[in-house]
Amino acid sequence: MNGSDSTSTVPDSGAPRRSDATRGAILAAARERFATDGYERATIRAIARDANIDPSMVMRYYRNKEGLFAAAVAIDLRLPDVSGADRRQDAGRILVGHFLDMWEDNEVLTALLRVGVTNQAGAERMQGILRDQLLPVARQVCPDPEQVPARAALMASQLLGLALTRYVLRMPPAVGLARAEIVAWLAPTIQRYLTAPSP
Amino acid sequence: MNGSDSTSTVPDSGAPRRSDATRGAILAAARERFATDGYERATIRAIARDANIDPSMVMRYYRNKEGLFAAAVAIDLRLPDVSGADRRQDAGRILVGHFLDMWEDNEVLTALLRVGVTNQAGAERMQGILRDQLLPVARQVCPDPEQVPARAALMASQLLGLALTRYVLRMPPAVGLARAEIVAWLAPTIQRYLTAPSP
DNA sequence: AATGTTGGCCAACACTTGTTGACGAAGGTA
DNA sequence: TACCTTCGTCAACAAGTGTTGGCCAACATT
Repeated sequence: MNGSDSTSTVPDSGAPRRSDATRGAILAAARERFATDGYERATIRAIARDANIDPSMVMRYYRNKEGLFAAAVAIDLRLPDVSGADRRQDAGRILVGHFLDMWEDNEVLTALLRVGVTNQAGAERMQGILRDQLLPVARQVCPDPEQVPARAALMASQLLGLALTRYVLRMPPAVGLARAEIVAWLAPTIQRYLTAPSP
Repeated sequence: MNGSDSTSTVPDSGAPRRSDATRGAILAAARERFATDGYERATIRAIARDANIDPSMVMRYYRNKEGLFAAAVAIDLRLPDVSGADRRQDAGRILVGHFLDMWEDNEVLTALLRVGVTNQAGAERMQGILRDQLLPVARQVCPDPEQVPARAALMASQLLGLALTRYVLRMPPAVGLARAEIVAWLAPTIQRYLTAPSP
């Protein structure tokens, strides 16, 4: 119920304020609500109730609902480096494994996916992640620079598709897959999208 | 603006009523709104305005918002038969092509995906489609019956992931892919998920 | 022509939403 | 002590939501 998250609750910008605890509680509650309910159904009142404060505090600290979402959902995929010659041929396996780790204990990713589907700002945020984080990884291992965007998009389609069916739609057979199975099946796909000659 | 959809607007149940035109207009408007706005933001008032009728008519004909959604989003993927020995090795190519055809001119699929992400009823509907339509196809080409659900789920993850990045999130590199490119890249993936020995 | 049925609109309901401003309590500083 | 900033609550607003029931015109049936 308190802020022992994986993502730091207290931002390191500015001097520490007396209200940092409240600010953190709001962010934590917001992340949870956005993840489970999506943007529209995650009401400020519900978030405030979860954080045990008054709804007006949310407005004071984050201006409005969009500002709250922007503050609550800050994503760094911490994608590993796969530029080494030995790692380049293992990129698929490494990336799929890392992706699963990220998704398993990070409700922020589910929140962003849910919001991205129904909210324009959320969709643009996801486009930014593809551009700023996934694309550089593709550049590390992809031979032809011109094909990098397409290959990164293909990789995103498979990885996000898995997250969608498994963590959001919770389709039973997708939920039932063991981690090792997912890696074994998806790694060759990602590897091919990144490094195989274009078909 | 009228009901020249791929999915029949007038259901073939019961005698033709004088209000069938209105009913159809409501369904068409609902499909469009659900597709572009998702469940929550697609308000009955907006749908009624699009259909040029009073909001109360929607309630009279479809009981409530959930009933309207259930009536508006009825999906038949019309998946082709791939049980023939010659077609079995082309299943990947056939299915990806068919899937793209379906998505390109069918806003109902986008609607269901948008709603499935934020609405429990929508998510269950998608689970039903996987179970009743995708799974049988996997059964046609998959050797081991016990692996059918897992393989169908893998296929769904890649196909839905493409739809997500291309038609919902509209990530630029995914939108920029040509139809032939998508088929060429994704067909081997689907083919492998369906027929390759489990890794 | 009289009747019952259907299609449609209007006005209102109970409720929830995001958002705002006034006001008091707590804490630091002079 | 007095002052000023910060933190928090309370009550309310304006707008929009799904939903309901009453009323009237058009139609069909007898």
